[in-house]
Amino acid sequence: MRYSQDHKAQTYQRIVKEASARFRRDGIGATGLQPLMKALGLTHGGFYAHFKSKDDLVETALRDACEELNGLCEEVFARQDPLPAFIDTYLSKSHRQTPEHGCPLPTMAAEMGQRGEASPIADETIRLRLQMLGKALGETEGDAQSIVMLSTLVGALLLSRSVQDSEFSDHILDTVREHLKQPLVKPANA
Amino acid sequence: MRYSQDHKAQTYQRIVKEASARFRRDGIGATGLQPLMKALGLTHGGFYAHFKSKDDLVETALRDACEELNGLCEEVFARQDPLPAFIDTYLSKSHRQTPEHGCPLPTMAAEMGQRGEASPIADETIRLRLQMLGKALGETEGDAQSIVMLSTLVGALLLSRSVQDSEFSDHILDTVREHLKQPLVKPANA
DNA sequence: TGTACATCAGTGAACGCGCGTTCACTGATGTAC
DNA sequence: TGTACATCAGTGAACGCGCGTTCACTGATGTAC
Repeated sequence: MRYSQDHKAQTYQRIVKEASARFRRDGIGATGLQPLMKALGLTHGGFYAHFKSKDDLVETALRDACEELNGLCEEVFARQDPLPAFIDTYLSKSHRQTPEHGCPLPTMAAEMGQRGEASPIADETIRLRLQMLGKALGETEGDAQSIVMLSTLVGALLLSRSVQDSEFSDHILDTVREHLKQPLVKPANA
Repeated sequence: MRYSQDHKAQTYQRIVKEASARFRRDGIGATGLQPLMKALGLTHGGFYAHFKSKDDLVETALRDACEELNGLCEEVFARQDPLPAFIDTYLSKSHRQTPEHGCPLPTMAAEMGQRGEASPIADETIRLRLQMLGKALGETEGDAQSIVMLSTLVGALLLSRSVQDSEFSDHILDTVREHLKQPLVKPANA
């Protein structure tokens, strides 16, 4: 059946959005194309009218997730003092509980590293994040502070998600959040 | 064929060791029992003479990986000033390149979080790590410093492994390593 | 404006494959006599 | 010590299942006349 002019583009976007959410929630390997299409009320065969392969979708969905997040972040980074707000958002219980609408790095970084050589998608995602953080931190020389902060944010969210004990999970988030919101001043020496 | 008395125990250990390596390198979902057994010169059917299920093996292998690492760490933590040595080891290129002999958290934490409720294996792994770090940091009150440090270590290793550009990957490791080795003194205020 | 035709997004059965798991079987060993 | 038997770690075919992918087909729509 042929549909109205932009129907294909709409379906394409629906697939990308659903995939982007599922990849971030369940990971790439654990996300099947059949269930994904079914969730959209479509059959799996139609997938290949839109994408060359699952890998093609992964690439597209990750890029889309990145852009979506940049959109959300711009709002935060437009404020007077963006850093505490960003940290609060990143290490919030809401971000922990809804990975499908959050940063792809905690769930997907491990799988991204094991993908084929030709895909610098992790590099792009990380570099973009560092740029944003660098600006928020007022970093003029190098990117040391933003690299350390991104590592800490990603690690803390990952750990808090992996833990079963919800009090322990909260404790991890709370502790790291409070630590990162302290002013970043380097001591001369101990 | 029936083998010598401790033959079964030896095979059991061989399976655990191989699984512990593969889970840490490839993740749980991407590790098949058939290839695993084949790599040990065994057929896959024999697996169920040793384990109730794949989940059973996962539990056992993770616990084994933890103990193995604690053994390695004890050596490091017996030194005079253990913390810099631990940081150097954790954020070394060797640790980045050989996940199969390293910390399970960067590769497996995401998958551990998605496993059934009854498995507090991630909690145990993390608590144990924090205890060790707490001692090395000379932490007397609370565990804030060790939680932040563990988050940063895990995040940095994860990011450095996910990245394709090897210079960028080195840069992440080097930056975080140098940052963490600075004396941990909290500034009064900015 | 009305009709015939071409398009192609989506359908759904089928492909080979590897997964975790089961199971009847084998045969070298330890044990009992 | 020698023989008959029980054990059970390991074998390998088979189970149903879901995966990514292919493909002949459908039929509502846009287009051409």
